[in-house]
Amino acid sequence: MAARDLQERIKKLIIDRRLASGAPLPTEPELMEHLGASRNSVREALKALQAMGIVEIRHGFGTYVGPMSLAPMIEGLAFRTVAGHYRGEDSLLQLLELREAVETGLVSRLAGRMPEADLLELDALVDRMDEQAARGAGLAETDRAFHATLYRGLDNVLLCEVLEAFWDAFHRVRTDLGGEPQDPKVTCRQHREILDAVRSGDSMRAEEAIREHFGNIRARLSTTPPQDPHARHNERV
Amino acid sequence: MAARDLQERIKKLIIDRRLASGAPLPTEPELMEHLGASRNSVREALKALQAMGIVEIRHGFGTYVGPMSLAPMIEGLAFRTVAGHYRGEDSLLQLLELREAVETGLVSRLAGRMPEADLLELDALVDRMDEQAARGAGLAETDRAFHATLYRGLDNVLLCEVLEAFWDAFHRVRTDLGGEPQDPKVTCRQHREILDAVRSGDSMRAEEAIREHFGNIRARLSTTPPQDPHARHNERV
DNA sequence: AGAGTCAGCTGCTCTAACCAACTGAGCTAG
DNA sequence: CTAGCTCAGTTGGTTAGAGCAGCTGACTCT
Repeated sequence: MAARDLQERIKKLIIDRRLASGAPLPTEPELMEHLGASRNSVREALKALQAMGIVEIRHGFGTYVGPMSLAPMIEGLAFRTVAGHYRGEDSLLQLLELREAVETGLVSRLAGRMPEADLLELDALVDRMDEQAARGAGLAETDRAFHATLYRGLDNVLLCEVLEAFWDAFHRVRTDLGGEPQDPKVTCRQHREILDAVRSGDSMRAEEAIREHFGNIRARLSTTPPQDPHARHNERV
Repeated sequence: MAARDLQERIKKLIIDRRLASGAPLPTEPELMEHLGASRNSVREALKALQAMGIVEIRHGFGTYVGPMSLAPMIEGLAFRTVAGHYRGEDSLLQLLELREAVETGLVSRLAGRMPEADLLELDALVDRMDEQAARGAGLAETDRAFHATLYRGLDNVLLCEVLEAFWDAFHRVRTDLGGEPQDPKVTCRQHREILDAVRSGDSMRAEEAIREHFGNIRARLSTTPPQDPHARHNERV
């Protein structure tokens, strides 16, 4: 009964003191006294809050208000997807479809409304993709940056974070599961098409470009049947 | 160093044994032996996993694989929003805009493609809203059901869960913050307009209807300045 | 046969001690 | 005098052992 309360009380403490991300929290002994609980209980509450990204604990240094990022959501989504995958569900496909549904809806909203600066940045990213594809390097990070920059035009930080979280979860699960990598050249071409469509202001074409991009990923996905987790080493779940 | 590992190893255990939601996990003593850690460390790991919704702990009964719902995400989003609000940010507005952006994008996709059964269900929900509005009752739950049923037509369970999570987070924060309630009659009319638009298959009109609905909520929001959290009792953060 | 009780599991909380990472003051060598 | 080291003190990390609290199921008494 006390445990759930402790978490709430620590959260309330953060709210009441208007603590911002990175602000120091009381030390464990101080919290023990303030909350009237044993060290053990305080630590369990902090661990739970840490898992939710509300608190950040640094060994030998102190406890701080966390970055409030969506990292825990990524963690949860990724685990849920991996677990479902190994139990024979098409959870990874669902995650991809989630991204597709949301992104196709959003991209039409920003066709023709992107600031020129962002368009130039996207140009540079696609160029880098080209260069990486030519060298045979992976372009995961560039792909992530492309999608992140694209939706920055919607001017909603939270929205961008959510989309990045979806990207992260999907990417992490796919690499964990040893999915077949994309053909870099095709991926490149598709990103350029998305960018061109958005620049031209043609919503329909932008939607179609996004849909084709995801269709490509989806095709690669369906060729990767569930594997035995024991066969893989050093797995991150 | 062991703590992070413990969580990973317990997750791996779930994956490796193909445990589904609700399946029983080893007891604490068993986990202690299996993982070679003390009771305390095992418990801290379990607490963290519980916070992520991966594990469910029932006092005097046992530990089970969690429902893998997005409840932790709601928790995190809600806290992040409340904390931001009290620190003067327009975090609640951002959350609303996130919902608006995603839902406007999605509603156009299902205009004219909804199964008749879902449309009838939505009819019933709007009727119930009317009835509740007439009695002066709150229609939060019905509103939630309306949005949930609406996007069920997209045939992606994960997507629906995400949207419901956004709804829950927003609703919870707004009630915690004591926001001004909507005018039930207006809300009702707007939901009926959304439904009509979707039924008619007119994507543009559906988008516009959703936008107007959110615009209404937004208007109510901006009249509610941040309050002092100490002034409110029994606050759920 | 049915209701109450108790023994046994389970997780929950506390105390007390020690380990490990980091900081900063003070000391030593150059 | 300064650069670097060392060490004491702080913080979180881990372990151990004891007792509390909720739940189940079998056993007993009516």
